[in-house]
Amino acid sequence: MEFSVKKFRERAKEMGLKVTPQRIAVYREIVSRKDHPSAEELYETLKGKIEGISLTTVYRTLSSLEKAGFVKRVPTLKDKVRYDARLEPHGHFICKKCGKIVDIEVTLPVSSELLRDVGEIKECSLVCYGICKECRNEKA
Amino acid sequence: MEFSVKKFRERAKEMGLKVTPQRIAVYREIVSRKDHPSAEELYETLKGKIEGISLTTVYRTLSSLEKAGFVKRVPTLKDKVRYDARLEPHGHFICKKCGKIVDIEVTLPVSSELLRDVGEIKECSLVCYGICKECRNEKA
DNA sequence: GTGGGTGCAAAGACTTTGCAAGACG
DNA sequence: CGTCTTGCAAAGTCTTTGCACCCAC
Repeated sequence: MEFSVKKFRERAKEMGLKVTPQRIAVYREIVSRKDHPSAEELYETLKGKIEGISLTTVYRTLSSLEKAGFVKRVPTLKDKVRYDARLEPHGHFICKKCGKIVDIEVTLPVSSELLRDVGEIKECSLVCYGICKECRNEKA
Repeated sequence: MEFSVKKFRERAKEMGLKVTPQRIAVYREIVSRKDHPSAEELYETLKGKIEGISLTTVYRTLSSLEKAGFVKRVPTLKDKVRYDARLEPHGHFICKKCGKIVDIEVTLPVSSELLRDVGEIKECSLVCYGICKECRNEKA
């Protein structure tokens, strides 16, 4: 995915979000990674590169980015909260052994009247669990 | 869903799981409820009815039931871990406002060769987020 | 300049674990 | 009877919050 500071500034302005080096760094990192990092993982990556970044700021930044619609949470069975910068509906495969989460390209069976019965659907995603190729090979 | 102590005893025996009043009570409760209770919620319900039940036991029981294949975790955006006694693949709708989780009957677009690329799929579920009817009416 | 953002430390929510006592098979 | 389970309390993990200082606008 592409990251542009200019676009980030524009969208942030629309949402009334101040642009700080920390916010740019966190968002840029999520966008550029294909995995779906948690706050802790983002902090570990950024603490060397960015002068002023704390774990607290990462948590607060993620919360702001989520409220402003820049990122979404990824459904998991638990552990920590993970974030995704891809906003279009898509699926995730979660390895039960190593915890890795990779995207799956599927068209979701949503928007039937069945769903309308339930309430107003804002987002949908398919979640699959199993053992990834790497972990399966390891076992053998 | 139906609950039978006899069947529970049989399956538990197969899995090498001892049958205790606490385990019967926790499993019976999950099976009989249509929501997808967390450990805390189960404990709150059971502590009045069952003599010897602690929150710790509920946690440990859920872990045992999960390992033995009696229940599954429900994918969520976070909060606490929730459990489901329905084992067949199905979808969930999660209300972002009140946190309620209800089942959705859908056929999932799984088992394409697309998924096989990723690894071995054990389970799949569709997760939808939004605002449930009750919460939407409340707002109005 | 001023309101929002940041860092640190402390608190909070949820879950797991150690150990002694008790129950299932 | 031996082994697995329970309960209590304590520890552990992930996340949020209070407060003083600082920066983007």
